[in-house]
Amino acid sequence: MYKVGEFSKMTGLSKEALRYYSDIKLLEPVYINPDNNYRYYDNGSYIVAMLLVQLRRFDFTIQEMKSVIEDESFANLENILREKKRKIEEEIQELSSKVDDIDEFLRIGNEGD
Amino acid sequence: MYKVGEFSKMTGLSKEALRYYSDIKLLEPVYINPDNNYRYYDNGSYIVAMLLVQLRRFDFTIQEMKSVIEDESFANLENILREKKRKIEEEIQELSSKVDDIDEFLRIGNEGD
DNA sequence: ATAAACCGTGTGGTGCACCACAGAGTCAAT
DNA sequence: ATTGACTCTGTGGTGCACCACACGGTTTAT
Repeated sequence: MYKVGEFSKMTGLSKEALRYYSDIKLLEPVYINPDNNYRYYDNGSYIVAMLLVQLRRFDFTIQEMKSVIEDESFANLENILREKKRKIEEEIQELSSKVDDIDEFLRIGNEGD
Repeated sequence: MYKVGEFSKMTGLSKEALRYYSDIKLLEPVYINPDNNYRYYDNGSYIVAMLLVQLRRFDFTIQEMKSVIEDESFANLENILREKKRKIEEEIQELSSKVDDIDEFLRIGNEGD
């Protein structure tokens, strides 16, 4: 059983983030001491936390992470990942056409010289 | 001379955005009636507004737009555009590696089947 | 026993570029 | 003169995912 400080170091998630995740029920401690409200995590929490860290890298929103976590079979995870990938690729397209627009803009500017 | 409503329709910039640009001195009206504080724009304002609309499409921040506008020779515009392009290309790289990571994640997930 | 290190809650703030709204004054057309 | 459309200012809110801080209680090591 790990207290929040230790668990924060293990996972790379800040204490504030952990508290936040606890508040919104994204990653709840396995035990809360009713005397002092200290939060305790275990190795199962650690697995989940590692998954969350990955998903965060994939730009998952909190809502998306919740929908993954709440689905115990993880059946949705693959779908959401594919959808996320599609959106990222769309964004890449968007950025690419911005680059083209900038090139065009620069080209026009230099014609006037 | 155009009042804010008409100018808003001409440029596609909302009235609120125009007011904001006026406040922060990014695009100031050419005349303000001291009796009622009505803001008036002209065709020169329109040219500038069109440039701002473009720059906004290129993800310029307000600060960057200000630095472009304040530089009457527009000597900085080209430099900022090139820098902006570089950042967008970096971002594309970042997104591409995220796509790769997702693919990797999916691949590993499917190995377990 | 004491002090350092830890934990809790509640509240406000962050950044960006505006948007929304209330309340009041003003203009344009009839 | 009236009415509807326009304009002004000031203030608060938006979204996202936390971060920072004050204040107080708790634990751990010496």
